[in-house]
Amino acid sequence: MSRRYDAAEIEPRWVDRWEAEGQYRAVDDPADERPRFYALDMFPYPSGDLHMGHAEAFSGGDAVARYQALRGHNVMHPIGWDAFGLNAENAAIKRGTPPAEWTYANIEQQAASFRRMGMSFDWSRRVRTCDPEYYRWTQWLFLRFFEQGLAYRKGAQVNWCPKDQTVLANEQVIAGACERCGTPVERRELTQWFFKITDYAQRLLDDVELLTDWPDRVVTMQRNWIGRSEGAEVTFTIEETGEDVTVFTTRPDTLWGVTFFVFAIEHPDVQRLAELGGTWKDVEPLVRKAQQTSLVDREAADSKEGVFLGVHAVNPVNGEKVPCYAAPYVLMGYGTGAIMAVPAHDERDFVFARAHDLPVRVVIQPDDQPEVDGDAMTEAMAGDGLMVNSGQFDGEASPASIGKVIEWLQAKGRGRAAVNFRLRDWLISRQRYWGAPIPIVHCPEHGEVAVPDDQLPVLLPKDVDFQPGGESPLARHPTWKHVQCPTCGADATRDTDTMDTFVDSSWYFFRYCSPGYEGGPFRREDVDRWMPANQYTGGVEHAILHLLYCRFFTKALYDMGMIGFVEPFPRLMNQGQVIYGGASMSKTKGNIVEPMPIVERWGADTMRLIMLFAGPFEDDIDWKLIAGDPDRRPGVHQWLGRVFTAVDDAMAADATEPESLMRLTHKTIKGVTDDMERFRFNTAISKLQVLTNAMRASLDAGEGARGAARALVVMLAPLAPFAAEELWREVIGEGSSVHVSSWPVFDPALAADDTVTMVVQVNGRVRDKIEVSADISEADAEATARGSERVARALDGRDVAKTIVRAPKLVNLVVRD
RNA sequence: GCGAGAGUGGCGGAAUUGGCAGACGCGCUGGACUUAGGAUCCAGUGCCCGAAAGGGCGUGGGAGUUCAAGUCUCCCCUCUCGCACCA
Repeated sequence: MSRRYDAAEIEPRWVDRWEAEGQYRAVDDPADERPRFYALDMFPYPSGDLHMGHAEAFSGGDAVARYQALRGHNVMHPIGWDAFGLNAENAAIKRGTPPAEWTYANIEQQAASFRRMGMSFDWSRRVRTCDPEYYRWTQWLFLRFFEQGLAYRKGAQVNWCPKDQTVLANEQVIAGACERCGTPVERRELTQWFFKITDYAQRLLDDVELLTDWPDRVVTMQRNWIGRSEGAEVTFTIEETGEDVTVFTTRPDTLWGVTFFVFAIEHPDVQRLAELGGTWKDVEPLVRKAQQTSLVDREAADSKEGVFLGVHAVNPVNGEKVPCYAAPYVLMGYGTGAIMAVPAHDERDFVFARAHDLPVRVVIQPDDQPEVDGDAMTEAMAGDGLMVNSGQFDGEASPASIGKVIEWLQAKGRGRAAVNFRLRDWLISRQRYWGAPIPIVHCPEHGEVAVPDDQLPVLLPKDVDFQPGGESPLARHPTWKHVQCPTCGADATRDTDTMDTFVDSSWYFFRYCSPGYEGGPFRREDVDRWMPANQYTGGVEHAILHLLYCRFFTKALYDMGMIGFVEPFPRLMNQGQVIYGGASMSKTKGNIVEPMPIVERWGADTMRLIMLFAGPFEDDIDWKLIAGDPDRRPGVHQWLGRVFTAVDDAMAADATEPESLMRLTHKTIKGVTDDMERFRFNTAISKLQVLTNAMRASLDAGEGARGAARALVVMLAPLAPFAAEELWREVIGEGSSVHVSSWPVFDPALAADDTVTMVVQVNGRVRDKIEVSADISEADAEATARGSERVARALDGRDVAKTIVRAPKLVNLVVRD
């Protein structure tokens, strides 16, 4: 009688049928009146087959897409691959095969796995960023940025491996050495391409307000990354040369406490000033050391290190002469690369001052502390207080006085209010092969010349030597870079850098809206129709860079009139990571668990349910804790088996459905709907399990359960799409797919309880639980409570001093002793 | 150091507004059944005392507010994540 649940038989059958029926194609007919829903998942990087992180992310993303379709939306749920990048190139180097071969093989593997998992993707919109028809438009967008002055070249410090003769990303520098050959990494000044994201710093910060459904921590990370600080620019003068040097400070109110001045080691004036001051022989070793230190290690520099330059800076507020130093604790990349040092009120300056025996002068007296002598201090005082030793500002309350000080500086022409951002321009040049070539030609006559749009894409050559060493593969190619200048026809050379893969992934969600479009990267009307995306799902590892770059692109394209909105994803959901034993899975630890073996053994539905039932979607899943014995049948698989027999039995039973089951069904619909809206897949599944158990009990008692069965199957559809489809069409006998049916509707009257368990407390302790009508009056509730024998026993004859009645949930009888 | 978040049974986790702590599932214990299977089904399962009825304790620790605290306030401890010389 009961149907046996056999995922291996059921699932592949539906994969083929769904594909044939084409039910996951987004409908782009303007006549379709259903509201649109763009369910966007972060596209994967094809570095092998799908891993557990993908399984978790896409189980959730697919549940959202399917749920929204059942809710009556015209859903677009596309998929693609972020297919350029270093991994492919490194794999190619290791295997001796071209990066394209490895990449496309992995894409096919992942695509096959996604199909087997039954993901509801609209395959007709697939993108692969390494396809020439995709990177053609990446290049086209680069040229638009170039025209707008948003793409430019300048010198930059990069990590350089002297043996491999190549630039390294920060991630490729391990303990100051090249990850491939172990050679100590140096710093080099190279001319590189940048995107001018700093032009958008303020808007990227302000528009955080529009990100209504982003996790707080991601918003915070973006804010911190942009790093806005308000303060002032103040101009000092070098006494020996009379030249001006400007610093940025957030504390102009401490100007009177400046006792020395510090340049970053890399500051362009350091060598000249040191030579002038006669100290270059002392300064040079420090400069040399800094050059030989990787950018990564540079950040861990000793905060006490530094050398006197032999020159002095004149403080504009009081004309005092203070010594100038060069020290690695001052960063060239922030502010102006030079600082005024106030050791009494800045911790870093304090440490340096003590190490170099420099004076410490208190200029802010904290309200709640006795007067402190600078020489006796053990740490800097950064707090509020009254300005002292500060000329006409003595007695002003800090930090409220900052504005006044700035005004005064401005009047003197020695300073002005200023805002500084931590955000740097985006370095997009990569001296690598496997990326989109930068579509620029360098002409001896005309400089940087854009490749004309009609000559795009600038194709990657196939016959390349991508082994490490020497110049980058494109630069080394014998013929590729030699072209004529598009402007004058003279002999010229192509730019041999490729773009950072984050450029490719900053606009793929626009391309999904206009698949195959040949007139541009996308049609404005398509993008404006589908976007902003209704939901973006992906890993929190992209909290800063990817999401910030996408936001930047969107604003830049808006400014160019190419789209009609400024934020691409107002709703963001981060799934947790899948880890093992508290640590990330990795080959070296040998703790990798893969989803496809689980799919093959227990089915895709079971794999999905394991991920979704393990806990809240945004929490990490520790596989070691949830998995148990790998040969043991997973609990969710057992549940699916019980669902099969329950639905089967329900359809076979003729008896009418009891009211209690109907009520539970409506209550479940209400609760699961709410859970699905909030990504509470784990509690949604738990509620469906409760309903399954109630169906079983009803059927075992000889009563019906058909209504419950139908509702259960539809609600199961987003979470376990194969099992739901099999039950819907083969057991319930519906003619079309459960995935094009509609989400059940609950009757609020039935979803509400008619009876409630009323808790009766004595002195706040539960003494009895009584089943009462949900609309019981306060008086009846109290009377019922007092009528309880258990309550009477607990009262033990004592008088009730106070009664709290919260009908129908609770009565508390308070006895004062 | 700064910022954000979290501590609940043996385990994963439930518990919109303060109102039955531990839903649901795993595991475990006992039993039934058998076509001995990836079984299935039934009962039990926070801790302590007790044969039971019942009672006491219990959400990292300590105070507080309240008739009532996992939930609110203060202090402390631990862990996770992010940033980390940002002037």
